[in-house]
Parts: sequence; C-alpha cells; structure tokens
Amino acid sequence: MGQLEDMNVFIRVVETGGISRAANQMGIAKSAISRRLVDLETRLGVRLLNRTTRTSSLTEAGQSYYERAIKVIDDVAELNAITTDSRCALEGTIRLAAPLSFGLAHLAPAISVFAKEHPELTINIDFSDRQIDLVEEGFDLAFRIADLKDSTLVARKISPIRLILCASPIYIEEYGKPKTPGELKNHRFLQYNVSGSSSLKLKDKKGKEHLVKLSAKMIANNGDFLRDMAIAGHGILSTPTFISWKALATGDLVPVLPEFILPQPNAYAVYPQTRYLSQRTRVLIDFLVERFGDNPYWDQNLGV
Amino acid sequence: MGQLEDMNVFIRVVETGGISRAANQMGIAKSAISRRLVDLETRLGVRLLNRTTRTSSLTEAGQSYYERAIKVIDDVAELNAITTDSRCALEGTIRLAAPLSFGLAHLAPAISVFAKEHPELTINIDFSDRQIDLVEEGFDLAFRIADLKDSTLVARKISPIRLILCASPIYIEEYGKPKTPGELKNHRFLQYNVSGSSSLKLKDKKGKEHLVKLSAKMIANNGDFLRDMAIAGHGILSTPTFISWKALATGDLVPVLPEFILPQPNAYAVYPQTRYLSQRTRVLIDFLVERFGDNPYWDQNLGV
DNA sequence: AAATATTGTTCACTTTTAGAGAACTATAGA
DNA sequence: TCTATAGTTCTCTAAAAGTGAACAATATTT
Repeated sequence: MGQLEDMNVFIRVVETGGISRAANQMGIAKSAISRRLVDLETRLGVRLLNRTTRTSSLTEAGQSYYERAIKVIDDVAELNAITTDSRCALEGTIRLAAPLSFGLAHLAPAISVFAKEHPELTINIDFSDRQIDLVEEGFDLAFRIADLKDSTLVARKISPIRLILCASPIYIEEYGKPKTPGELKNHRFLQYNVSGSSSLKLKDKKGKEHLVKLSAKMIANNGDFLRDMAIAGHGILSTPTFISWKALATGDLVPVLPEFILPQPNAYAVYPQTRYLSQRTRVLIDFLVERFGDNPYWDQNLGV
Repeated sequence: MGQLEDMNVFIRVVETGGISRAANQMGIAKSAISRRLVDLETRLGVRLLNRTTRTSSLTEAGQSYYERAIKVIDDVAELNAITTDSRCALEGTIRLAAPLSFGLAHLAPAISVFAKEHPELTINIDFSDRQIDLVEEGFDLAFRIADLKDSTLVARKISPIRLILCASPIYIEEYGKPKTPGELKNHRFLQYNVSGSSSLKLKDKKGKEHLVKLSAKMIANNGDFLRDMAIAGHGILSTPTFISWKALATGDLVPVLPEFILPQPNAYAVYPQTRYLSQRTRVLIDFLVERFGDNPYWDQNLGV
C-alpha cells in the first residue's frame, strides 16, 4: 500500500501508544500493522520505534518523522477537502465522542437525521462522561459541556447550556420555597458529580454574585437520575435545561429562585488542532449548530 | 494503491501532457494510468482533466490540485530524505540527461564508478545535445554547459569549463601562428554550432576585451569531430579542454594566442526547482563535484 | 474529403500485495 | 514463578493493480 497510508498507520501507532491498540482502533489485524511498520522502516532504512515484545517507544528519527508525517497527512486532508466537490455525498467514517445524557437525549435524534441525509457515511459514537484523549483514541470530534480552554484543541460552540435551580411542587409544598440564596442552606440538595460538597454561584439581576456552600443529600454522576429524584421530591437540583426541559414544561419541576442566574457553560464540538477538519466533520458540526444554535429547542417555550 | 501514488500519476500526466506519454515515461500500461485517474476523480468527486480521446487539458480544480499535489509530493520526498539513514545504500532510479561529448567522455566513466558503489541504483541516461524540458520529460537531473540563468531551475556548479584556441603543428607550419587577435581574421577557422558566422571574445592579461569576427571554414555540431579536424590541420579551433586535453597533452594540438583568455562557462547540474532534491540525486552530484571540481583532471598537467 | 495515426477507454486476464487469523516469543506485573 | 498481554511471523485468502488487446474518437495528412 501507499506511502501515505503507511504514514497514517505509523501515526496511529504512535498516538495510541501501541501496535495492538492501533490495530484495534483501525479495525485491522495487528499482524498487518506490524508488517506495515517493518516495511516502512525498511524503506527508510531507519528504526522508527524501539519495540520489545511488550512495549514500544519512539526513536529520535521516529519522533521527527512523526511530527512531519502529521503535517503531510494534514496537508493531504486539506487538499482533498479543497478539491472535493462540496455537493458530493459524504462518505467515510466519523468517530465521535459525546457525554452520556446530552448525547442520548439530543445528539442521538440529530445524528439519526444526519445519517439519513448521508447514507454513505459510517458513524461511530462513544457515549460516555469519562475524560477522553481525542488524539490518543483517534476521535475526529468530541462534544464537551464546559468553559473550555484546552490549548491543543480547537472548539466550536454548538449551543449555550442553561443551568437552573428547580424542585418538584411536592417538595416545595413540604419544605417551602427559598426566597434568598442564603435560605438554600436550609434545603435538601441533589448534586451532580462525585465530590461530597460543593458551592453554587448565583448572580442576581444587578450582577452581584452570591456564593452558597451546600452539602448535598444525594449525589450522582447521572443527570437523568437526579432529575427523576428531583421530580420525586427529594430536593432542589441545579440542572441543565437540556435534561429537565420536559419536566419544567409539564410542571413536574418548577424553578427555584428564577431571578438568580447560574453560570452558563456551553456545548462545544472539539477536535484536535493538528488535524485538518475533514469536510464530513465540518458538515456535521454545521448541521448541529443549525439544529441547536443559540436558542435550542429545549429552551424554547420554557417561560423561564 | 495509495493516494500519494495516485497524486504522482496525476502529476506525471499533467507534466507530460498526456496519458500515453505518462505511461511511457513511468513504464506502465496506459490503461493503468487511465484507471488511476478515473479512481482519483471518483474519490474526489471532481473532474481534474477534461479529456477527449485525443487530448487532455486541466480543469480549474485540476490546476489547483496539481499545484498543491506537487507541494505534497515534494514534502514527502523531503521527509523521506531527512529520515532515511544517510549511510543506507541508495536505491531507486535516477533519470538524467547529459550533453553528448561531455557525457560520453567524462560522465560515462564517472557513472560507471558510481553505479559500482551503489548496485541497487538504476541509472537511466539520455545523451543528447538537444534542449530538454526537465519537468515535462521527467528528468531528476541534467548537465548543462553554459552561463546559466534559468529561473525555474536550480543549478549546482560541477566544474569550470576552459575554452582555448588551438591548432595542429602541421597547420601552424603551413599558415603561421597569429601574434594578435587581429591576425586571426587571416586564418581558417573551425566552428562549433549551426550559425554561419560568429565572433570570438578574447580578453588580454590587462582585462581588455578584443572582439574578433570570424567566418568559419568548417562548421559542425560535434566537438569531437571538430577536434579531429583540427588535429588533421584544417584550421584553428576554439575548443573546451575537456574535449581536446589529450591532444593538447600529446602535442597533436598546440595553443594559439595562449596569453588571451576566452570566456569560461561552467558545467552545471540542474534540477527542477519545484522538486525536492532526492538523496540519491544529491549523492550523485556530490560525487561528481568531488571527482571533477574546480581543477578537473583534464585541465591538470596541461601546462597552459 | 477520406485515410491514417494516435489518443484515451474498456475489458478479461494475470500478478502482486494487503489483511486475517493462528501459532509463537518475549516481557511486565501479580 | 505464573499469567496475561504485546509484538512477530507464518500461511491462506481476498482485494487491487498492472497487462495487453480490442475499441472509439479525433487531429493530421494526403
């Protein structure tokens, strides 16, 4: 096979940190990878990877080759993207990673539509909330809900994420409705994430910040679960509207302290900076920005 | 086959100006070239060449693709050259072009030695004095004897070329030896090249130039022939020392007006500017510079 | 205008090469 | 020391790339 393809195999081996992992990720036999590496090294007359039977590390030549090979692959990707007729049907594979709740609730139906529009496209999604190394795991694209500033990645904003405080009418009836941030301390709190305690940053209409330290009564790493617990009246929840919009619309959950604003992160599409954004990836991002945008459907008609 | 190889095929088609010519030059069937082009265009979803059954011309996309593809191929060549172990045996093919006389007399023995040192190397030489388009004909390297200033080519000086005036002792005996440039007009002259008349530019030791207009008695486009004619006493010849050095050493030819200097061109190795100089080509050039150099063997012990 | 030579395409056929999968070897970690 | 895992090597199969002849289209020649 061609030089470029060999370079790509080598890059994947370096970035995954092993022949077996690269084979796994690329979906071909590790024997094939091994042979391609040997061929490449033979052609160059240089050892690129020092490998024992268990581990492999870059040689000096390998390091240099890796850096430049990335550039070449990137250039070719750009050239292909420039030259390819944009009206042409998308094909190939998009590997993407998405957070579990957002992914299943909102990305999934969007991807369904997108896949119908581009039947030649193979889509490979990893749903999970774990921290992902895009480069090492070979993703084209990942979705992150955060205030981003990772220098090695490029991000494009897909949509704003609104967090609101809410509780079920049952809970309000039993425990009352807090009137000020300070009163939150007397309430049962449902908390996302792992750490035992955390604080809430509320901003009033004048822009003044109120920091409330809370100890949660229920902690989980799944927003859907917490929403359901809040509906069942277990306490007050700080939740993204994309998780609780339906409950808020039906009245199963009602806003608490709606005149105070919680910090607003965003949903981003992130991709490796060193890679040229392939046309298919760009088209997917455009599609999602179009579908969600600055006022996503889950925030419409909320009246909050 | 790989993308890079397809790009290379496309480039050769563009530069040779046709599928058949490219196939011929690359030594593969034109049907293969045709199919590769179709594959490439299909992958890109764009027509790169508008081709009838007789002729092909670049489309706009093809022009853009060509320019960038060249850059990519060049980058890869550079990467390979950088990475390849320099002590590694050279392999592959060098296609080179050389002027007939210089090539057969001096390059041939040098190439013989070089080829022995690098048995894995295939050498493809075109000996001729015609003007060659390196890019169109796909040469890695050509030798030129000239005062060079072709902007699209890169040149490296191999050796100076000394021109001297000489004649055989028989001729001198019969016609006498000119003492001044002016006296040359009374002599029989042997001229290289096609045009019926030309002038000789002589520089004396003070740097003053003397332009002598001559009408030749014998004209040919082959230096060896003219040398043999000069030896036979047909007239005075302006000849490069690399052609006449043996005759000058044996006394079959003797210098005329040796205190005057003729213009000194150089022998150059030239190669396309857009191409990265491959290691094998560079090594060959180094070898030749080493072998010939500023005081080549044919100018040693000349006593002139 | 007709004939000719040359160009690019298409097809069936052959050769080459890449990938699969199992067996083997070596090593990090328990 | 044992075990699980990573990398290599081998044979077999499948895919793809090249060949060469037949064909169609079009400049050039006569």
